[in-house]
Amino acid sequence: MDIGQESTPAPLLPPAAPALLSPLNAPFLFAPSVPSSSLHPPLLETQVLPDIDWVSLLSGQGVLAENKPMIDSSCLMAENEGDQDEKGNKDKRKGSRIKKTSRPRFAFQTRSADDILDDGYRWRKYGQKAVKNSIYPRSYYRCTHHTCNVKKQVQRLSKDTSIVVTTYEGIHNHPCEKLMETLTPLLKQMQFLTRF
DNA sequence: CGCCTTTGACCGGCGC
DNA sequence: GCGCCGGTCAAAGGCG
Repeated sequence: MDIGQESTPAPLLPPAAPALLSPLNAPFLFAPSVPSSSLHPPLLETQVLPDIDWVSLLSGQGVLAENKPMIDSSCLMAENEGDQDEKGNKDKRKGSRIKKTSRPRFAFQTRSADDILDDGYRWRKYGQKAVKNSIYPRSYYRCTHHTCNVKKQVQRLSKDTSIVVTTYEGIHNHPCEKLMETLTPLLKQMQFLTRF
């Protein structure tokens, strides 16, 4: 089962996580793109749980408690997903599920008291659903950038209530706002200093 | 006023 | 065909 990662360029996402824990290959590490102070310490701690079916999670199949396949309708997107506008009506919603395309999906878990970790991007919550075999609901977020179609799901583990599983779907096509905010004055200062 | 969350309704896929 | 389930929409309301 292909999670789409192999056929795509080096992903920028998720920028937030201190480390991405790939279940398939060697752990895919990436540097935090936001200052550590803007994350959610002191409880933030990324780790792998042995009882997570990561392969299923990343390939859009059932996640935690059962092996039963799960439909990943979020992967049923039009091919030019990046160009879709967001003002769809119900008819358009039907039309947007024409074709299955594989999108890069990344999942990681954090030990945190907060469900939402600040990854530097702006997200709009568009849904929340109670899921089977979990006492906690799953929340659905979409990147608020108008040209960006990245989504993420956030769910707290019922087995270990201190752990939050975050699944990113897609790749941001714009820079991280908070990162730019942080780096811009730094870059300006560097430019100033290098003039001498 | 703009942006966000909440929440019930709706949709499509799957299993029986 | 029907029911279940996960995912999405969009109206309504809250907040700064």
